[in-house]
Amino acid sequence: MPTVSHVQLTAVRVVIAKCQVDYAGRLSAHLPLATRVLMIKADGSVLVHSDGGSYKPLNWMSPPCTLTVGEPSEDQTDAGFTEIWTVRQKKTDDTLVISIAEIVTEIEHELGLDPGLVKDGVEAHLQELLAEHIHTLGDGFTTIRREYMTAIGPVDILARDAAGSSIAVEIKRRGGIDGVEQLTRYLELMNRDPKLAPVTGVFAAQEIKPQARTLAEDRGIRCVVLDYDALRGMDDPETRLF
Amino acid sequence: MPTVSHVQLTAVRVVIAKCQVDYAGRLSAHLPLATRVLMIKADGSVLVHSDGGSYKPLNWMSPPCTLTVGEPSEDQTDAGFTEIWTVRQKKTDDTLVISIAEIVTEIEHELGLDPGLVKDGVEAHLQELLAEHIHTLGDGFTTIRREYMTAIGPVDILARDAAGSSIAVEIKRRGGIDGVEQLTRYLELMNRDPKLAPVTGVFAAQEIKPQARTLAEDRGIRCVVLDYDALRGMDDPETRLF
DNA sequence: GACTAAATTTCGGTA
DNA sequence: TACCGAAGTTTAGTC
Repeated sequence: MPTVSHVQLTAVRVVIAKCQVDYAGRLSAHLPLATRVLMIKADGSVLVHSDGGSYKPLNWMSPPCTLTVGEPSEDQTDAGFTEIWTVRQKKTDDTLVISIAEIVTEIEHELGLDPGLVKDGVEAHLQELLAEHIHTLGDGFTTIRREYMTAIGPVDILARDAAGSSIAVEIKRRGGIDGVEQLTRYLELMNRDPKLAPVTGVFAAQEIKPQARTLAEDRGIRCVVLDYDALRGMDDPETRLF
Repeated sequence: MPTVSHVQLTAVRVVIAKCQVDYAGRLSAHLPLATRVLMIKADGSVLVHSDGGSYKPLNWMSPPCTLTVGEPSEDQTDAGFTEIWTVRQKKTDDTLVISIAEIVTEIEHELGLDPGLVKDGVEAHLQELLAEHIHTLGDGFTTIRREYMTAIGPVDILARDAAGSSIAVEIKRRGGIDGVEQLTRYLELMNRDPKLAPVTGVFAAQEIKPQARTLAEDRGIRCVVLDYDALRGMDDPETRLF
C-alpha cells in the first residue's frame, strides 16, 4: 500500500514535468505521456497546459478540490512513474490523476489576494451609449427605460418612436439566433400588455450573423449594426469632428 | 527612446512577477500592480494567472501574436517598472501590455508537440446510446436517422412511435431554455413538410431545468431525463443485470 | 441557492 | 474559411 501525503498549499506552484493525465468525471479523458506545465493554485485547483493553444488547459480540476501525492504501485514504478498525483473534487467526485514520470523543473511562490480586474466596453457600455443616443435608430426616438423589467427578464432598452409606439431593443455584441429568440419572447409577452402594445423589436449588435438576421426579419424584427466607436465618438466631445 | 528586443520562443516560459496589466482590444481591461503568474507559450500566446479561481486567466492574449520586451520610459522607471512587455495580436490589433515591476522567479523548458486529448462521454455518445435504445422513450419507437438534416440544422434524432408518427428528439447534457427553443425551431420547420408532419418533440437531457421543462411542456414537448449510466449499462452486456 | 445570460468565450465539425 | 453549436464551458448578476 503506497504511503500518501496530503498537500496544503498557500502558494502557487508551477511544475514542468513529463506526465500522463487521466480525468474521470462528467466525461472521461486521457492524455498520453508527454512534457507539460502543471500549475497548482493556492485553492488546490490544478491546470495542465501544453505550450500551445489558447488559454484553456488540456485538462484541469476546478476548486474546491484537494491534491494528494502518492507513491506509485509496483506496476506504475515499472512503467517509469515516480509520483501519482490525485486531485479530487469535493462535491462532484470528479477525479484527475496525474502520473509523474519526471519532474523537469519547478517554481513556487506566495501570491496573495489579487486586486481583481477592471473592465470597460462590454455589452453594458454599449447599452448605455445606445440608450443615450437612441435617435441613431430613427428621428424622434426617445428612451423610456434601460433594463425594463418584464416577468421573464429585463428588456435592454424600451423606447418610443416618433409616432409614440413602443420599441423593444435587444443589444448584443455578437448577434446570433439566441438573441433573436430572446427578443421574440419579450415581444410576445409585451404585446399582451395593452398599455404597451403594439411593441416592435429592434435587434442591435456590433455584428449580426446571417441566420440571425434572416430569422429576425422573418419575424418583423429590424436589425441594426452598431458602430461602437461612432457611438463613443458622439459621446465624447473631444473626439467629435466639426 | 527605449530599446526593444523581439522575443522568439520555442519553449514555454513561466514567470512569477510583480506586474500591472493593461488590455485594449474588444474591450479595455486593467489589472493593478500585484504578483502574478505569467505563462508565455511557444506560439507567443500569453496567460496572466492569479493563484485562485478556475482555469480562466485574469487576462491573456490568444495566438497568433508576438511578444516584444521594451525598456520603460522615464516615468515608468520612476513608477518602479523595470520592463515593459507588449503582446500584440497580428490580425485584430488587440494589445496586452504587461508592466513588470519585479521578476520573482521563472522557469523555461522546451515541451514539444502534445499528443493531444482523448475524450469519451460527451453529447455525441449520449446521442449514440439513445438512438440505439430509442425504445426507452416508448414501446415500438424506432430510430430513423441520427443528425437528420434540416434547412436550419441537424435534428439530433428523428424517430417514429408505434403509430408511425414522426418524433424529433433534441438531446442535451443540461437541458435549458436554449435547447427548448432549438427544438421548437426544428419542429416548426418539420411540421411544414407534409412527408413528416405531424412531428412531435421530445426534449431529452441528463438534467432538465425547471423553467425549461415548463416552457417545453407548455409547447407540447415531452421531457425525458436520461440516465447515462443506465443507457451505457444496456449497451454493455458485461454490466447488464440478469 | 437556483437560474439566466454574457464571454476578449474556446473548440470542433461542416458546408 | 465562415458559420454553427457544444463545452468537464466559466463567470457575473439577478431573483
